[in-house]
Amino acid sequence: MLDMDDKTKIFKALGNDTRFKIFKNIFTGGYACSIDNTQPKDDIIAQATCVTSIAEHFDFALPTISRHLKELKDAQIITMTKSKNKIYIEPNIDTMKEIAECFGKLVKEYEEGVVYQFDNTK
Amino acid sequence: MLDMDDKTKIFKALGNDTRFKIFKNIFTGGYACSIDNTQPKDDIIAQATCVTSIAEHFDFALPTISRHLKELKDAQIITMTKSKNKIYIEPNIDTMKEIAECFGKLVKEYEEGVVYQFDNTK
DNA sequence: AATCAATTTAGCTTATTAGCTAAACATATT
DNA sequence: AATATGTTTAGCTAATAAGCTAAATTGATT
Repeated sequence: MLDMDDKTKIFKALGNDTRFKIFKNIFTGGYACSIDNTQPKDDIIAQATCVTSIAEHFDFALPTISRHLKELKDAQIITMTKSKNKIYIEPNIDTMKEIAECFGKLVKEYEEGVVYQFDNTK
Repeated sequence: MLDMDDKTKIFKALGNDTRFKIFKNIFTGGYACSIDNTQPKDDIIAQATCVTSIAEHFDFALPTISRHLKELKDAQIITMTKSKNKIYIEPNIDTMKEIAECFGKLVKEYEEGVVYQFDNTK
């Protein structure tokens, strides 16, 4: 269950050009991982990719992309799973589900004229 | 139709503690406007409120809240309508609808294994 | 054990953001 | 016309964020 701070962190993470692009492409499978074909894919979905292969798509230095990915991970937007010396990056669909629900409920209850609690933990 | 820049701006606006609280309360009707009872309510929905009455709920100076509200307005999250010398602030439900759809689609198409275009204008 | 590949950490600079106070502006009321 | 109310603008400071390079770390390969 995401509380208000979690949500703020998620929006902050998505509120940056570079991170939003990374996010978008991870979720849409826009990246290929150069190692996908040579590694067993058990437990790793098709979109799984690694830091270097994402960084290749940007004009920023690798450490910069690494820090952006950390922020997306800390916001629970993606997961990063170490396997050997590479890190598999995957969308965290549970978080997206919860955010989708929040906005969906917000709209629905607004239209019904119900007072909506966007965050009912506070 | 919100493009990628619009979306980034929306997330950036919501990715700040103070603004997220303002947003939440505007959408949930958490503020009362001190002038609601003395002004005709034509064309103004129940949640409509004004800058001063929002600022009263925060420990920040009025100009600070004013600037946050401007940012929410610029991100199309709220509308600000001047009527006499007061400004009526209302949720922009169309924007929320579109964001809700984005996340809803993201989740749905992800689960169906379809490659999802979060932003198909780029 | 030396090297290579993938990633993070440290330390720095520059740009942006969030807060403030004081002053200005706009409209209403007396 | 003077005052009061609601809001924004200007100009400042301090904190945060985004980028960089260089170095460190981890694990795989030779």
